[in-house]
Amino acid sequence: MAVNDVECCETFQTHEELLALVNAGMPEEDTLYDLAELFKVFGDSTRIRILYVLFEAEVCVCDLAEILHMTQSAISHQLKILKQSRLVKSRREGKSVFYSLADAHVRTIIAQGREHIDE
Amino acid sequence: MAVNDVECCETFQTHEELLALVNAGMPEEDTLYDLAELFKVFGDSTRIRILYVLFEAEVCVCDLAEILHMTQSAISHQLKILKQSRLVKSRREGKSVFYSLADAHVRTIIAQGREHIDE
DNA sequence: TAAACATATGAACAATTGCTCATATGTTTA
DNA sequence: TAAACATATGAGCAATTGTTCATATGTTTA
Repeated sequence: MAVNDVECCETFQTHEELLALVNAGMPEEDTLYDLAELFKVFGDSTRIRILYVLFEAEVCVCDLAEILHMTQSAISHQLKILKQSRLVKSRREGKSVFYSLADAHVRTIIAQGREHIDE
Repeated sequence: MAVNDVECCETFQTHEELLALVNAGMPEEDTLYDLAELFKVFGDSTRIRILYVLFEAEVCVCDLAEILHMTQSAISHQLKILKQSRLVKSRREGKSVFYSLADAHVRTIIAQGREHIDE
């Protein structure tokens, strides 16, 4: 049974028309998954706070932990997630590892989020 | 013991300087929470798919369920979450309820997300 | 008013997630 | 080389989350 043979409220004269529009704009399955995974990373206030610190400077793990009043382990786990999403990058300098923002989208995305909640 | 009396790697000559910068830019606790809550909403591929459908048209619940091959209940639960975040709005017309995008930030945020994962 | 249709919602369950604790890895220094 | 320091990571646990199922609410129509 095709998707457009429907029993439901049948709002559109042509479901085919809507389906064509939707299918044209809908990203691939993989892209949808990646998008959701990306936003999940922003969906935790600890990671948001880490990003806000990195807005100001390149910071090492122990400083991040201290600034945010959290354990080194907790911060390290979250940095791993941020790095896997390519939102931050790291650089080792002696015993310390310094983290910084990986690209400009981070700022834009968070700025848009703030605009939304502030309106 | 003050936050800036630290035992840790002491990268910054003046932790105070960094702390001042961070504190200046860091949003309120409530804002951080709201931001994370907002991005959590984007962090699910079903909700992303719903938003992509609404990019094209105002659509009723049963059509959304059909287009996305999901149950009416599942869609309805997700629409509630999207509505609570003021990402979509609804309008009743007879037995049907039509949903549409609530504001322009939705498009911008998703567009920035796609740019990030495509790069 | 009763039946049919469209949507909303609460409970329950499996799956995911963020933190802690213990410990491993990597680097410097005595 | 051994000890100290900085970071990373795996296991475990409580909390959160997305779906299903059953059912309630709201609207139209026979």
